[in-house]
Amino acid sequence: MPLRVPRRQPKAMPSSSAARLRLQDYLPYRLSVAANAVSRLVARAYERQLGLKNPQWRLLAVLADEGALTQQSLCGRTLMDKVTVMRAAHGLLRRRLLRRLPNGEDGRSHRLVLTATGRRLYESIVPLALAYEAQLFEGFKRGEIARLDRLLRRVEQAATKV
Amino acid sequence: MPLRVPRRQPKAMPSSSAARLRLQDYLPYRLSVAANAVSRLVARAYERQLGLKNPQWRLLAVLADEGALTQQSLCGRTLMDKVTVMRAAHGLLRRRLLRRLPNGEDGRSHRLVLTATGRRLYESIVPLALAYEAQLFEGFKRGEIARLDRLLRRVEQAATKV
DNA sequence: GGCTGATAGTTACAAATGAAACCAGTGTAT
DNA sequence: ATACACTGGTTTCATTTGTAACTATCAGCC
Repeated sequence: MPLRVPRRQPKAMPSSSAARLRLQDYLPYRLSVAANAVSRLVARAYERQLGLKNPQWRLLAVLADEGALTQQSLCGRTLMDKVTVMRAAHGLLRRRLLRRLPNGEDGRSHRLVLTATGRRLYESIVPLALAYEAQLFEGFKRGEIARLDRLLRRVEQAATKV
Repeated sequence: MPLRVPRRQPKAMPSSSAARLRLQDYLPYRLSVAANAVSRLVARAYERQLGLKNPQWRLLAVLADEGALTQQSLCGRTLMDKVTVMRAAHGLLRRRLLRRLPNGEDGRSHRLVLTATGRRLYESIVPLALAYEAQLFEGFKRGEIARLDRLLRRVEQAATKV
């Protein structure tokens, strides 16, 4: 039975002793780099193939999934700024992928819905999106993907719940 | 023994059937959101407490760890654009946290090194950085952190190696 | 009804970021 | 040596993004 070497820093120091910190192993860094890489890859594809920017794509996805929503609630769903949502919506409106319905309950806001062409466009994207996802996680076991998802949610939680 | 329902899509479709896709479960989205949350949290702290922006902080970390480097090699280490590196370096130079040494081997570039004050500043940050990391991963088991790290690297790999 | 404070959406402005042009200095081949 | 392609670094410009001010509507209260 191998001898257990006592740990220098038993408490909360992931993988470094004293005042040492390697950027390569710093998780906020790793997270940022990975997210950037993925985001660029995917964003490029949408942009080139469909003329959609990331925020626009998010709106489409949520609206396709949940039906008519106000910009406000889109902020909640997509975790984007209201300005970002507004601009994305504007772009989609101009391209007639979206339409505004008056909101009976509140005169300040409108309900945004996909038009028929909007929905068609969206549905043509889905396979592409799934293909990219599949490609990114090629070689991952099912369980690993699920685990990653859960870990990410926990981290996000910890980062926002402060 | 419970009956096994045969799967509709046995191949490469993480959690959706046919043309359905929920943004909430789309991993590129999850990744982006988590990274944003973390990045904002940490960036704010550095900015307020030390007047360092994210790219500057990255340069400091790498230079403290690896000694004198050219901007070019800093690009490689930090995975940032050369323009970004150049601007970050500029800011640090103005604050005298960095110094340029001529590079004997190549007249176009210089070697960047931390000044004494630069190093002191860096060392005063490290505990803060580690504390944030610890806070983000509070409640995580050691193994989970390591796993997250590995998964992130694999995803990044897949995203860039196309 | 007519205040007051909050909220949905918009606009205006500033900061961050990336792509492409640009300017040395390098190195290789002729 | 000179010409040429190339690379490190800088500058310029367009795009993106977020913050703060602004407008219109709403809800509660007198």
